[in-house]
Amino acid sequence: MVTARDTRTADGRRDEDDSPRRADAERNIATILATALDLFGRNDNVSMADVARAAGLGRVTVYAHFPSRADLIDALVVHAISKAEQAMDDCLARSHGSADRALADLIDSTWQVLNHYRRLRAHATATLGAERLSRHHDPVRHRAEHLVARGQEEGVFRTDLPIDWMVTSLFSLIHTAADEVEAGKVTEDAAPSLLTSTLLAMLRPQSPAQ
Amino acid sequence: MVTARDTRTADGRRDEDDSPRRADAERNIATILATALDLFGRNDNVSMADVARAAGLGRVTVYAHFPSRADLIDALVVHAISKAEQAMDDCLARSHGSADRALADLIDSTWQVLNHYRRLRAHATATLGAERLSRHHDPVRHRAEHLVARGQEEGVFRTDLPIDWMVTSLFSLIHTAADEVEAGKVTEDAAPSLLTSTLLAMLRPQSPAQ
DNA sequence: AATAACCCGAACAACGGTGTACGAGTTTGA
DNA sequence: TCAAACTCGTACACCGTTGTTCGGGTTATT
Repeated sequence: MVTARDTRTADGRRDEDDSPRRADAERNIATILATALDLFGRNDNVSMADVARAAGLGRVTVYAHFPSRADLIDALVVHAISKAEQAMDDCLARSHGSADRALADLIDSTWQVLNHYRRLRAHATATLGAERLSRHHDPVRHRAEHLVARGQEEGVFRTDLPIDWMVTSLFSLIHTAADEVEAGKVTEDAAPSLLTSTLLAMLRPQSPAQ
Repeated sequence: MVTARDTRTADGRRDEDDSPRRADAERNIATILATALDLFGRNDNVSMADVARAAGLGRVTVYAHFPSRADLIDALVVHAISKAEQAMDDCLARSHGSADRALADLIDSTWQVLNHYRRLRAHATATLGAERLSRHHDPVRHRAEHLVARGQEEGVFRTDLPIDWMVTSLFSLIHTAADEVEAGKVTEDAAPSLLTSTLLAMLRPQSPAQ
């Protein structure tokens, strides 16, 4: 639960990055993170030894930087979330027009990123708690919720469903599409249009003849 | 991979149920199955010891009936699938009218059953292969595919998406709803109507103004 | 009542994963 | 160049899970 380099000052306050790491250590941490994200994203049952081997490092070295498995997972989640966050912000910044167009753009440009976050989620919920994970998860959700709310105000999204449920369904289907691509049932190219036409149909205001 | 009671005749042919089990054994097998289905449906990281304890039986007794963990999972999958199959058939038999009404009925009456199948899926894919699982999974899918195809012919479901994807999305959202109920974000009562209004919007023919 | 089927607890071996300790080598940064 | 930082392999202890064995007790079936 504690990072290797985090030490305590006299008054017990936590220092984050006081003594700078050596260059090779920094590099190794990056490779560990990248390798682990890749492994956890593909396989289940990934051990610390697997990560070390795949990263071309010794197992002890991994433990030197991430004292426990939970620490590694936590760092991984933080890393993945920030990447997703950034991808969403980039997209929203250059998004123009109504919310449904923006949503289509968002799906197009971020659904692969969210993909990696998918399997990691299972490991994270297992190792960390579900609550702690969702707290990490929040910023990404908020962006989507905001976009959906904007769409409702613009009248391009339906208002007869709770926003929570709409956003949850949104992410759920994106994850599902990623699974289908991995299973070879949907091609990587076909997925975005499949997703947008499914999701927009789901979120559009419904005709009164229910 | 082999059931406790399955023996081989002289010519090596497999006998399924030749010597009938004693009544208490039959009863215990049933409780093991029910308990395990419940445990695997709720928690992750379920061990054979957990199953035995929850069933009020000795660990060895469990192994007496299911020689390996994989055997138990397999039996569990078969059991769950057959229950889902039966629930769907019951519903489809008394279903009247158009396919979209039938689908709404189907969701109403089977989404809790499919719920149990949800987390079990993760364990099953981990223990068994993904292919073997999907072979077990097929009959349930086929029923849904057939219903969707009927809806397309009747003109109440859209035809611009592959049936595979529509059915996959269907199950995906049902599983998602079950997760939300478990997380306490959606009440058990609200879920069915939430699901039907989401899913029907997703499957309905889309207005040409895309 | 007698036999076979069954359940049980305890104990054991094997395995894999986690986390720690040590000593020796290598790389960096000043 | 030199000390500190870092890496490495090996080895060890610990834990939980799986699967098996054995002997004695309990229950169903005829």
